Amino acid sequence: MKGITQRQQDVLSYIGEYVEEKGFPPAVRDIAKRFNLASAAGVHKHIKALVRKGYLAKEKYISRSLRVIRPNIPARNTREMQFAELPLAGYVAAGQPIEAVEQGGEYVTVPADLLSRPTGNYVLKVRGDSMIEECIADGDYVIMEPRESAENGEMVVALINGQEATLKRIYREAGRVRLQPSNAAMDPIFISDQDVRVQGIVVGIWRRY
Amino acid sequence: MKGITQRQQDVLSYIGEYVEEKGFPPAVRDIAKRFNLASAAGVHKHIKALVRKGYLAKEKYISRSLRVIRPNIPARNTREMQFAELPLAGYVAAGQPIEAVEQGGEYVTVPADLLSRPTGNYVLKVRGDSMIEECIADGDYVIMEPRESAENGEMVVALINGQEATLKRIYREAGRVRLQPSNAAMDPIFISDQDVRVQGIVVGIWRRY
DNA sequence: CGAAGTAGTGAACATACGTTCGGATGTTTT
DNA sequence: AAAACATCCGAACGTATGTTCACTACTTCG
Repeated sequence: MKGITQRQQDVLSYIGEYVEEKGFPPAVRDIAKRFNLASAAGVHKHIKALVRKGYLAKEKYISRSLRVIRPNIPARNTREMQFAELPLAGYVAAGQPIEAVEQGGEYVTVPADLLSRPTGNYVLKVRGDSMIEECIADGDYVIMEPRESAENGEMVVALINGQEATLKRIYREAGRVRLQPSNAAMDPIFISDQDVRVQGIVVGIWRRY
Repeated sequence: MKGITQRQQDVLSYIGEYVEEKGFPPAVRDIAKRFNLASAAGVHKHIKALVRKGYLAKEKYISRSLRVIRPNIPARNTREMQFAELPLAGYVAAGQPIEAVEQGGEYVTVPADLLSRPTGNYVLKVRGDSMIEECIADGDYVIMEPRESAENGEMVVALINGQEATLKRIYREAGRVRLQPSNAAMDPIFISDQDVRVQGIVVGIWRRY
């Protein structure tokens, strides 16, 4: 392989970044603009050089047909989706702890703006009425963000004694943890620190009538 | 609403295949050629429809800027139409009537299984706490089905005196209508039949944390 | 030194390409 | 039945875009 100039390297990288970010290749003048060049002709030369040297491919006379063949620099991982397929992990008890998160092959699709982050979110279906005063009712779906720990007062799904999943607000107190339902008819659960494991926090809900 | 037409599905698939094979998106006329269409205008309409329905993204006036957002592959156990773009019609008071439904070019995307029917559903953002006992809180979004009338006890958005929209359960009583909040601290509204107009009923809600 | 390669400007050209308009013909929804 | 939509045509407009040309100014290298 022939050598590659610093300038050509920069151009090549930019093309890669552009594709990564925008989803389609840049026009010659887009590249010129990026490097504060007044003329597209110069960029065109760089492109021809890169093609000749085997780093780029393009179709003649076709706009935005650049393809990076041999990137010298690994591209970044910045994709954004507008929709997400989240795994429906199972049921979680809002009343008494009922059953742990289980393994199903089921997926639900949600708008990406309900997510808290690009990956890792999942969905649980709520059983019981313990969070009724916070408007989370039996049958609702909650979107979870996986977490090992939670801030005081956050709404979490916690695994009790390693087997029962429950939806509560969490409060750390002296030597113990309080799992607080939002239902005047229910009592909080007090449990020692090592018997509870936070699985995640609630970042969204939806309901079907 | 938005299911996707067979033709639109074909176009969408082809765009995906084209990108896969060539490494950059097709031009409108490339697509036209593939489907033996004599005019680019038809394809352009399909593209606009796909963008409107949230399957495609593109930059205005920029050639080959198509990006497939949701491939809509009839995969394993996924349903045909999973998403809908609903117009965000405005705010509706859950407490005291605040402001009527109005304009706005805004759209929100919701899972299609929250809809009650293929077309016509729209979205309102809730203000106030009058339905708090039914787990509909300030800031929640409700999905509406347009209706001129409602069954006894249904949750409706009603227009009072032709100008104020409010979210309540509706009950027909002798010679009048009772609009019942779900909040012990609030009183029902009694109003004569001809001063209230049902705009629609609630078919779903969601909330973002 | 002169030849060759890199880097860039500015103008100009031809066409690729997105977009719009008016009209036509169906199908689907209300 | 009317209204709304989906599908397509053909023409036309204007800009986006690739490409070439002529010219300047380095740097590198045999």
